[in-house]
Amino acid sequence: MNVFKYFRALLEKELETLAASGNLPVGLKTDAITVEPPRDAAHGDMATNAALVLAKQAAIKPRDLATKLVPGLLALDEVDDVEIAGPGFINIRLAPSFWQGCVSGIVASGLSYGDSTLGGNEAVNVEYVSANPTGPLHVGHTRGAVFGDALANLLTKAGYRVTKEYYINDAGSQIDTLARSAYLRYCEVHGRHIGDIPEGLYPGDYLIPVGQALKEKYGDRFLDEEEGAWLSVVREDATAAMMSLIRSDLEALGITQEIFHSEKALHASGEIEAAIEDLRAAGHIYEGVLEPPKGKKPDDWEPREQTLFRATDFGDDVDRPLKKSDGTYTYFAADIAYHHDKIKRGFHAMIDVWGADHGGYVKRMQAAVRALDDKADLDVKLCQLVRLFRAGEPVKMSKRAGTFITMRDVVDEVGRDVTRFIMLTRKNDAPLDFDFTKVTEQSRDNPVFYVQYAHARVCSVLRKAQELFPHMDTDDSALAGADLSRLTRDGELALIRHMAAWPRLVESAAEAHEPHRVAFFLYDLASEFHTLWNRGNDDPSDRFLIEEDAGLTQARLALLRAAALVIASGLSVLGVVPVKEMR
RNA sequence: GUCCCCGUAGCUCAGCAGGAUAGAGCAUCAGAUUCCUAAUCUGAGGGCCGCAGGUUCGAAUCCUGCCGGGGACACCA
Repeated sequence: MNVFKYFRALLEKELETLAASGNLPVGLKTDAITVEPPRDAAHGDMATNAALVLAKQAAIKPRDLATKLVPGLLALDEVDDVEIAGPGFINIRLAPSFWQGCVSGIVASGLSYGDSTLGGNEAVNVEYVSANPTGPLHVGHTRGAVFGDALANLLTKAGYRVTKEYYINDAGSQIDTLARSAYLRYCEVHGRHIGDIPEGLYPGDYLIPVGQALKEKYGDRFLDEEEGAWLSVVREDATAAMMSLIRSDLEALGITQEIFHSEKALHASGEIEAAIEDLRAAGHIYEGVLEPPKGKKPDDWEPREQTLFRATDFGDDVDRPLKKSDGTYTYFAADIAYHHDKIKRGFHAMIDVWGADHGGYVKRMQAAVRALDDKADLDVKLCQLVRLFRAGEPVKMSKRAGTFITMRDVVDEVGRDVTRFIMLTRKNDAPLDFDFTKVTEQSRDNPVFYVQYAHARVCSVLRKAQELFPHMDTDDSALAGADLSRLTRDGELALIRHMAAWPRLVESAAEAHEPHRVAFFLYDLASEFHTLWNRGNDDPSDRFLIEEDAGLTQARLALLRAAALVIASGLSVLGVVPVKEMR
């Protein structure tokens, strides 16, 4: 339950009551009303701007309007105190019993705590990674992969029906390059001297096994043959090999996408023509000549009549070509067909996760989606660069020298969970520094550790509790039913308030398509927890396990269990497994 | 030349679809350990939220224009 939504609903009811009794005008617009946690805890547990927002419509001064609302709010069982503050905020202080009840609610819900019905089971398509199948995934892909996957989890938790997809760019000229590179390795495993890999081909060792496999499958059949004899065969096999490499890389990160859609298949099936015909029928296609780009003019610019999509009618800066000079379709045309396909499969909400270097492509794709279906909406999330460091020193990478760092390298060195968490410690559109040394450090500076440590500490206390109280029932149903009125310390209530905000955070992060907020939330929650833990250092009566008071201990264990569940629930959105002890 | 992203403490960054006195971590300084893991915690200093206008009860947040940094700009993918 989102407690803020709950109280907002109660507030609306009160407004209706006041309107019915003639104390307020009827039909006030309440959209702008918010009920949210105040920044300053001194302002109570919840604050609403209702009086400020309604004052003008109701023609009543904000503070006077607030005064009308107070008695009704004060009459609620959950409310302890209400005060009017500043220009007309209403600050609400809730009864401790309300917060205490939250704890048993959390423990009873377990990992599903925070699940929301916000999405109303709406279908959402999340497309991410979609790297060219020409080699293993590198660090840059890792960020997009983790981001997309966490976003999918987040949307699922928020009540959307999510489909995760990968668009295989297997139709372009880079696939020919892949095939030629693999062919070279094929010659090599036949004992031919290939020397240095020529400029323009892929030099990576990962193609050697592909050459080997080609040899095993085809023997020497293609040796000394013209390209025409082997290109399409090798292209097919090499692409398949690369896709299985990529899929196993993704698996190492714990990522599984349901749909892998091939660009090549779009060309073969006639879906591109179909999509373009749809657009043409709607009047969005024409034959025309583009103006040369201002400023930087390409050397080989020549005016040429092309098949163009009227992207400018849908917010783009120029109209976009759908066919190349050789008559084949552009990448954009195929991508239109792909999104056309998504729409036909019933998706109105689509999210694409791209690298920031594709920023220039966003407007045209959104324009195309809008042109295809005015009910469809495409959000594009751009992921900025990952800068690698080791002990503060930048890690030098060179594709030519073959020293680029792959996703596999990162996961092998620091582990899946660390990789995933760290990739979400920045907003997607901000660059991210990834320091191999720092991310495995055990300090507050390292958010993964800090959050995991909090979870491990809870598990440690629960283990200790069983030693100290062998007869105490510490399973979840017992803890949920404990007498929680014993939870009265400030730090305990602060922790509960934080946990109570989890459902709200899930909803707002899901609406904004920003999974990094979950990572920050967990860090703050962990901080709240560690603070409470350390109170016990100053005052033994503040420890969780009080030997002479089993009832109090059980209440505190329920609190800790709730904290661990919220952490685990948040980590599961990030795709990270909570640990029971630190090693 | 056009478009997109960014500009918040010395450094790295949050800031919740406009709210009250702008927050963390690191670094600096001062403290806490007979103890469930001190791998942690407490406190202090540190800010024209790039600049200038606008919108309104109220702006770091929305709009416009500048300045600075990054990225992208017919037919590649």
